[in-house]
Amino acid sequence: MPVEPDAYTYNTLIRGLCGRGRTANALAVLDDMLRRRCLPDVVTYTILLEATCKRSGYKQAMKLLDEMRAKGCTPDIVTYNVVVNGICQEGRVDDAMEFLKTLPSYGCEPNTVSYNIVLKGLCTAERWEDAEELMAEMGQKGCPPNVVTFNMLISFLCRKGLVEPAMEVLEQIPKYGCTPNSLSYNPLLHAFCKQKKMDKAMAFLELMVSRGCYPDIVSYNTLLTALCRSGEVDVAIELLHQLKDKGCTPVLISYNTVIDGLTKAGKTKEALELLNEMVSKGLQPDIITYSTIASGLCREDRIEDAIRAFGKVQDMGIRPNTVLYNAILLGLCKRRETHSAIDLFSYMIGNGCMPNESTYTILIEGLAYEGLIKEARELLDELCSRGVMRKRLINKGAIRLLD
DNA sequence: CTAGGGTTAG
Repeated sequence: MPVEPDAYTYNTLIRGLCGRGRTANALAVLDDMLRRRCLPDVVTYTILLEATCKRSGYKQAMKLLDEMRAKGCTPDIVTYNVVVNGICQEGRVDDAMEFLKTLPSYGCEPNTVSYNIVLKGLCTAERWEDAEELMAEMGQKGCPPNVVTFNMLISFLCRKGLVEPAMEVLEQIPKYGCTPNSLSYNPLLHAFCKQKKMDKAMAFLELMVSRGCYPDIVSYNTLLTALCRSGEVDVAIELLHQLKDKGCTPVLISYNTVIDGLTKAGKTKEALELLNEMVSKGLQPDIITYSTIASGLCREDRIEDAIRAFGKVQDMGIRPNTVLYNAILLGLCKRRETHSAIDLFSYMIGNGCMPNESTYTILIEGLAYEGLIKEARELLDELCSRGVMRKRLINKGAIRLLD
């Protein structure tokens, strides 16, 4: 006897389609459900509403919301929050707030998530006073801020360089009966690292531990990046290898970070060793790993090895991207193998990889240094007149050759 | 089924 799929099965299918950007197919499945009299539930519609907001905008989603009601399915607060989020993402925060006010007339009350969504919209618009006001209102409206509210504020403030205010928010968290977590601390840790205040970053790490919040892999990746950038690659390697003892497992990003640090410190051999180490630990290198390695090899004039890395990427079924092509193009040009560079450039275009401004800069400079001034000049003028690149990206030495 | 980390290449 054939078994009819139930709503849960359909929802899983629809979720998968929406996740892959195939909203149209997902909507077709909805029609299929209605035809088969397998009634879509509130979850079905909520998933579809989220995808519709992303693909066609919230106005289209509003129509689906009406259709949902017409089919006798009552939206819940999660459904409405998805729509509120859609409105905010189109930059219409005030409309989102108006929409929130209408919810009680549909028998639904906003919750803390609703306010957090609007708060995010206000922070995105840098409407700090409004954000503060809204936060004050939340408690009165029976939707007290939670740790997500505070974490969002901290992250936005840090991104704007407002580290002191962010620090104050962090200190406020316990007063609202909430417990800070790693998402509360990490943006601040990142801010200190960005300011190159490594001692402050380290002290802050101690602070979070002393307060019972253990750094997670994102905290450590932040530190690894900062250590590499401040020329302390050896310390980064040491930390990478101590992560296990600290209850953390290094991930792909951790290795990519340190591999990059090593190549930039001229330690390509150690970078390659680290690549082997990550593979032996069962971590699959990705396009970033190989681009990093390829740039490192090119920097040492080991183009053949870099091209081998390029081949490895293709063997793995990954399409080489612009960054990887640029690394090898630069290597070839530096070695005055401009013709090979142009061959590779044709191959790049043939394989549908879009060049960017760096690509053209590398090629024009390559042509200029090889004495092909006329060709370089023509390519530069052509690209500038088509608005694909700006002249000032060419370095002074090359400009002198061209003038 | 909804909200939170500007963790990695150029």
